[in-house]
Amino acid sequence: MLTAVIDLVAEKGYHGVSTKEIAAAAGVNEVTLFRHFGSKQNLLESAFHHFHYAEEMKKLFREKLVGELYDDLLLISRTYHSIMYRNRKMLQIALKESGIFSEFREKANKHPQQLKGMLAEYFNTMYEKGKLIETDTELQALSFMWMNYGAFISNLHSDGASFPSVTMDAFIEQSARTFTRALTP
Amino acid sequence: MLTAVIDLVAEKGYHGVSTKEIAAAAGVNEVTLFRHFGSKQNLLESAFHHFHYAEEMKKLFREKLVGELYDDLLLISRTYHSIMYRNRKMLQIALKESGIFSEFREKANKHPQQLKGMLAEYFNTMYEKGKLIETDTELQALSFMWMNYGAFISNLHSDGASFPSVTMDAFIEQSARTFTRALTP
DNA sequence: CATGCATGCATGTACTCACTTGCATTAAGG
DNA sequence: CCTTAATGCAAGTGAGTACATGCATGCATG
Repeated sequence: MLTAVIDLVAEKGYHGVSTKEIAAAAGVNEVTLFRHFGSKQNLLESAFHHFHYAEEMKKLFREKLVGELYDDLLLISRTYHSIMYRNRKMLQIALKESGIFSEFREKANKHPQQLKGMLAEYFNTMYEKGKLIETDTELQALSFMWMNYGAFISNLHSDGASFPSVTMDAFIEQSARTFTRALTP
Repeated sequence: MLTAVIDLVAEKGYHGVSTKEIAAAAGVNEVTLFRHFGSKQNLLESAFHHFHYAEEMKKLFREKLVGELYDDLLLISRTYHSIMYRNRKMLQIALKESGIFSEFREKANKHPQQLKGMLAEYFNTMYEKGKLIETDTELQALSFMWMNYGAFISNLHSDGASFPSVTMDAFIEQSARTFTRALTP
């Protein structure tokens, strides 16, 4: 039921899908859905809270970085896209229903804010090691994040049909090279 | 009526707003809305077709660029964000209802594809002038576009409350500097 | 075997939705 | 002045919505 409501709401929107549809997609009767969750809104919120997307990134910044700009940016970018893709349905819902459930928007905002913070801090330590030019690390972190965010959103719709000639992996490598060349002293 | 339906659908989604609400917001009776457009869907499509967002960019690439990477990227970026902001309601609708009206998604996809093409071509001529390193210009164009796209989408929701410390203008200048340093021989 | 619990099914309720119809009012143009 | 067209208002249509209720069925545990 939880995966059914996530799938359907991500595709058609909260008001675009009925409880009957959700129950049918989950293979249960509509009434058991209400016996479990009480209301349609509660069902969606329950499903939304059963997911998470943050811990893996924190661990990466704590343990996996090697101090080489290109390698680290590549790893961060790859991890970012794999996490975002795994949670793409959730993010689609947060995008579509942010005007209706402000709760979703807040949760979806925390993640990039944390990532920006960790990335800026990483840039700061790299600067202290003499491996980064003097620059506004917060802005550079945001730029790198937004570049990957834009790529992700763009590939979310129509399953990559918008730019068929370009593979995501080639973009990730190229963009890591670009930022490395721009930020290396 | 056209602006009313755009505003409301952008905020609450197509199924989240009723024809009665739209008519009330437009200051007319619900029935005159049906006499003009016949159906709710036709009303939204009519409103959507009364807008455009492409010509200004084409003109910029034809006439305004000076051949200096930083100045040109800055101008492109600023123009991009002003166009996107002016049409943000339309883009929100295309984002939210892409699963329902495939027509909207197609129209919203044409614009970035054209922009990518023009930007890649600009990079090519800059390379021939010896003002750009040897690189995959298509990928670089995509990266620059996606960076600005991600920034735009991020500021679309909650009216900039997600990253209050950073102004859009500072980001634009910094990102243009970053790409200039990365791509200058 | 008996009890309890989860589920399916049919039906019902109160409401909203997109959309229609008939009629009265207004205002502009020949 | 009279016609025509656009609009408002009241009422209604049929479908679909979230959600509730009563009852029968199965299934596991005591």
